[in-house]
Amino acid sequence: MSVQERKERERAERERLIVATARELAEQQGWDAVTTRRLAERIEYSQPVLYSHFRGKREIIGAVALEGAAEMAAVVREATSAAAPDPRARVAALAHAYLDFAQRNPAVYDAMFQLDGGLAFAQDDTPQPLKDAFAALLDTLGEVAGDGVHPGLFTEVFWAALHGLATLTRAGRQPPELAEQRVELLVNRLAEV
Amino acid sequence: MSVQERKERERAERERLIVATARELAEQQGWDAVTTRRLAERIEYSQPVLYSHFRGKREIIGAVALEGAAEMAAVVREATSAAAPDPRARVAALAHAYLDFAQRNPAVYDAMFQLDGGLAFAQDDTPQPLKDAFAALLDTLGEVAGDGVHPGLFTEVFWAALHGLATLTRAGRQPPELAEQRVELLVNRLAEV
DNA sequence: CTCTCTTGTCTAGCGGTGCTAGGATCGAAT
DNA sequence: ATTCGATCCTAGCACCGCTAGACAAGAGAG
Repeated sequence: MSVQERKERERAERERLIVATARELAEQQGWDAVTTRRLAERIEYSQPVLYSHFRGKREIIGAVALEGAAEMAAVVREATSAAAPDPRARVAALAHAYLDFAQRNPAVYDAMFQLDGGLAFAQDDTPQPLKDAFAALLDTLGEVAGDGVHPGLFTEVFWAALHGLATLTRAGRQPPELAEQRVELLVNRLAEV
Repeated sequence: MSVQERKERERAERERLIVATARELAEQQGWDAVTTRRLAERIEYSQPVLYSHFRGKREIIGAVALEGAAEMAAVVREATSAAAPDPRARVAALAHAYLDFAQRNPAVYDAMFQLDGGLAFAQDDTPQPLKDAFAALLDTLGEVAGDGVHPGLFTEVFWAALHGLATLTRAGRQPPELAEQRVELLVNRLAEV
């Protein structure tokens, strides 16, 4: 059975290669440039090979999104734990970590929240990395929801605000110079002691 | 010169038809379904006619976005003026009007803020309708920015939060049931007196 | 009223997209 | 050594945004 195992390993390795290459290409030239042909060429296989791993381009985007969600959760947890134990500082650190991640990995961020990766959100069958990313936000934000406010609901609102800032800034809808002040204002107003 | 005038009128009329049809098609079946072929067929002209009015599909999206911006500005102004003179009620009305517009005109909203319509934002050469839409938000939100907070900056933050709620809810990233409570929380926290 | 000549529109086509059918090849098992 | 199944590639489909060039209709000149 060793032969079969080796094949499965190689297959898994190639799948990782596809996802990593798609991500790399997307970050370099944008998702529009991630065509099945170009992607196939970069991994040095023919197009149909992609379809033996993923149903289609959408699923590849979804795979990148999941990878990104795991990373974002880690980044957020790292930043907030470094700012312990002050809840307010933790929230500020979370906001910065989130926006920083979005800015440094725009293509991944798009895969997660702008594009259709065929993923289920906020449901029972939501993939674990997505649930975990939300949980990472909840851990810190739940502390400052304020009296009588549901932590999950507060997290959703705070997250939405961050998402708005991230997307509008990057799309040139808001001038980037004052980004820092906007974050500060947001944290000051939304976080309750 | 009457002949020329008539031609110009007909041309302008056809341009309106193109924009209206693109918008209609986008609302019915999504922007992906708005192809130059389908659009041409619907207006009962051939494809190249589109390119005698617009540089390309991007400009058509931009035209829909401008139309939407003008409408949104009107809707927001209408809603806030009806809630005068209480500033807090005006803000709540604004938030609801904004989100309502986004939900009822998803394709137009996408044209304005999600897709690339080739428009300049937050710059000197930003088209008037966009500036005016922002001004409509500023008029009401500036009142509740709070002491020492720049009204424009506050408006940007509030807007970003609304934008986040609008997009995340519609894309299924947040459960729609509690949308109302999220808005309420947002208004309560961000608006100062 | 006829003849240009401009103006406007259409047909046809280019290079690209996501995706797939069917044939060739390679390697494991007999 | 030979079979046979898994694996991969070539070739192609229908569609995309966009454009060159043929063609027809109508305004203006004589």
